[in-house]
Amino acid sequence: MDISDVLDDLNTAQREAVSAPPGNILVLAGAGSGKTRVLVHRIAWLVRVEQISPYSVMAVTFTNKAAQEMRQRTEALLGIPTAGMWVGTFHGISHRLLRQHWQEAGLLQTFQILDAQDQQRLVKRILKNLELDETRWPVKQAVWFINSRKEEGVRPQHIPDTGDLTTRQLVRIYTSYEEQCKRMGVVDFAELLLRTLELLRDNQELLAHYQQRFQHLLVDEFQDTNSIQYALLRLLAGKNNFVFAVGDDDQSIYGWRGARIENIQQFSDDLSNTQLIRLEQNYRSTGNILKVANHLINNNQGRLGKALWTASGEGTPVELYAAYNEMDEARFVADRVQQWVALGEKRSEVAVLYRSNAQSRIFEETFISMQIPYRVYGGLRFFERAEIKDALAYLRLCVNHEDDASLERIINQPARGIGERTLDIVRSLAREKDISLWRAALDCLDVKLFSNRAMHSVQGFVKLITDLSKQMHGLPLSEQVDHVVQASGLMQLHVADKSEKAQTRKENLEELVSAARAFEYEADESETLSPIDAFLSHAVLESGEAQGDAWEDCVQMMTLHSAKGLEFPLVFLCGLEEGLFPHQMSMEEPGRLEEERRLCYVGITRAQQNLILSYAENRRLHGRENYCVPSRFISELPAEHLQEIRPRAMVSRPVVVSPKARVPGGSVEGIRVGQRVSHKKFGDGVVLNYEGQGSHARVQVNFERAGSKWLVMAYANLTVL
DNA sequence: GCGACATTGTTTTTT
DNA sequence: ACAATGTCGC
Repeated sequence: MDISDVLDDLNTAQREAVSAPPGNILVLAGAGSGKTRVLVHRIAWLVRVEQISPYSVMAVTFTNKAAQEMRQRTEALLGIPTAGMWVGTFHGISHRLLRQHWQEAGLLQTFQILDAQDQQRLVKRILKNLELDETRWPVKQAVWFINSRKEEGVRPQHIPDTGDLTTRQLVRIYTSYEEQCKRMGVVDFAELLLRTLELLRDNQELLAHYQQRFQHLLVDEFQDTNSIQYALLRLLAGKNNFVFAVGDDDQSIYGWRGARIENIQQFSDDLSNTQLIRLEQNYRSTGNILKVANHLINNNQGRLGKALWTASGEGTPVELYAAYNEMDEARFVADRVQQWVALGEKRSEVAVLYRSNAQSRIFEETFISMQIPYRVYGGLRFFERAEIKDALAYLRLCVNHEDDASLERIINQPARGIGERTLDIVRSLAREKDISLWRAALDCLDVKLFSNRAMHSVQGFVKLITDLSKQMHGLPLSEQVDHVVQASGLMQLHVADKSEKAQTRKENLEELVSAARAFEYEADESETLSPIDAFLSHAVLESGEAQGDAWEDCVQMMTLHSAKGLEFPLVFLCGLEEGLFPHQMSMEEPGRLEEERRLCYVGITRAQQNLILSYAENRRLHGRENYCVPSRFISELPAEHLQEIRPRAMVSRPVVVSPKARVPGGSVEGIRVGQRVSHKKFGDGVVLNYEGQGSHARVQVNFERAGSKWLVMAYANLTVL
């Protein structure tokens, strides 16, 4: 048999991983070492050489995008369709299992999925119901509590009552949340995984069936798995199946949302006959870039250890620019982008990376003014837009009247005269009788609990939903969506409004209908689920790209997190300042600081040919001018591989006041930007800027308590600290 | 019930 | 600074 295309073009380590005899294998794949390639070729090896049926293979990733890529590349390599193969995200695969075994899992056949937004709204509602003060019980904290318990596999009844009042209260919230979800027939993201784990754990027959079916489990980005995902994997693996996990402990950047880097370290303890293979040859970056990356990541403790190397040359040195402020930083980047383009290179080969989204703004402004096309990644996805969520809420309510979350969302959208007052009457009846809002609304109408006006409005709403539900019956999916969008008045609402935003919303609603039509087209005949239920789940589970395929030749702008997995010939890594990167919130704990360092490592290793680092000495943040200290990560880089770029002469460098400027009574000698000074009234601060000479000299000081102020040197009477 | 002001918090993001 | 909530008055 010809297996040349399965093993050709692989290096020794890659080949070793791909052709390893069936067993539990952990591949430590450094950045740019051909991780996805190894996974795809491994599947091909199993099918072609080991003669494993594609139906016995399950491949799991974290994002839909990665799953799609794996599917495509596998198909291309194997030359057979992979439709019967289980390739997907942990959530997607769990969803599929729950749909198939909804009864055993204790769900409604038509259960729907709650996204993060909906979940937060629901918890908020519950806090109100329980009459808890939102300042003492912040919604976010309650959501975090619920999600992290679920990620640990802990149900409310598992939490012991230690008498701690805070815990007791949170458990109350968690319990109520679960009841509501059950009544409404919805599950959140964490629930998809936990419910699947429980389903298989508590159902020996089912477990045996799937253990028999999936002999090979392949996992991508293994360092990002959380406890439940890892448990699910081990459960499916059982004693007889094989796990092939690919990951990189140095690229674990999602600890804050439950990813457990420990899973990598535990792999060999938890599974039998494990083999560890390292992929250290990097095919992406130049030698200089790799040296800088290796040097930085060496500052982390407890790594599994890995040193990337490349067979290609040193390349150009990594550069470091010390900007005067964030405007200067952005202008510098824009200038260099134009130089790059002037050399005949593409803008789309350039990435501007930053720690937090707020930083994109100044770059956007600068790029606009210099007419450089750009594209910002991240932000609201298609199915998360308000108008889309409104339309989906109508559909969900029509399909399932018990869906309170959806009812709350659209009962007065578009406005039909049902306000808080009216809604409160419905809510209290629902709570009292423990029924859904929909039924409560019907009951309220029956016993005439509303004022005349409200009565009329609610009747109108009830009729609208009842009619829509009836009319939808038997229509093809896209027509159902179209009809609901029209008849609900949502479309009219935006058509009537001539503003640009409303026009976009209108177009988005039209796009939703197109999406439904496309979905209809590829709908699986074997699905037992109705098209509309399938479409609604699809919308939540695959919320789509944030920005459409506006693929001109654009500079790519994104956070470091969203850059993972991508590569660019020219990379700018910006805002390397203490407090910003590493972020203030992560500087205290050593563990979190190490994650920031890994994030920096991820950023550096995105670069193929050129890497330019930058920081600003001053930065306006939350409306405050701040004097910034360069990031500790800069000092952790090898100086001999860094080339500092001298700022232009115009930009303020530390100013030393000449002896002439000395003012009686004020000790001004040595005042320069960044100098700490003290003022009688304003207290301590840092010099931000300086202008003028002699008695006209003015100095800008950022006081810790009083904020930023311009002071005349002659009167300020500053003391140098 | 709706629009106008005030208050608040501000890392990262997928599913 | 600024956006996204929440509160208040009509």
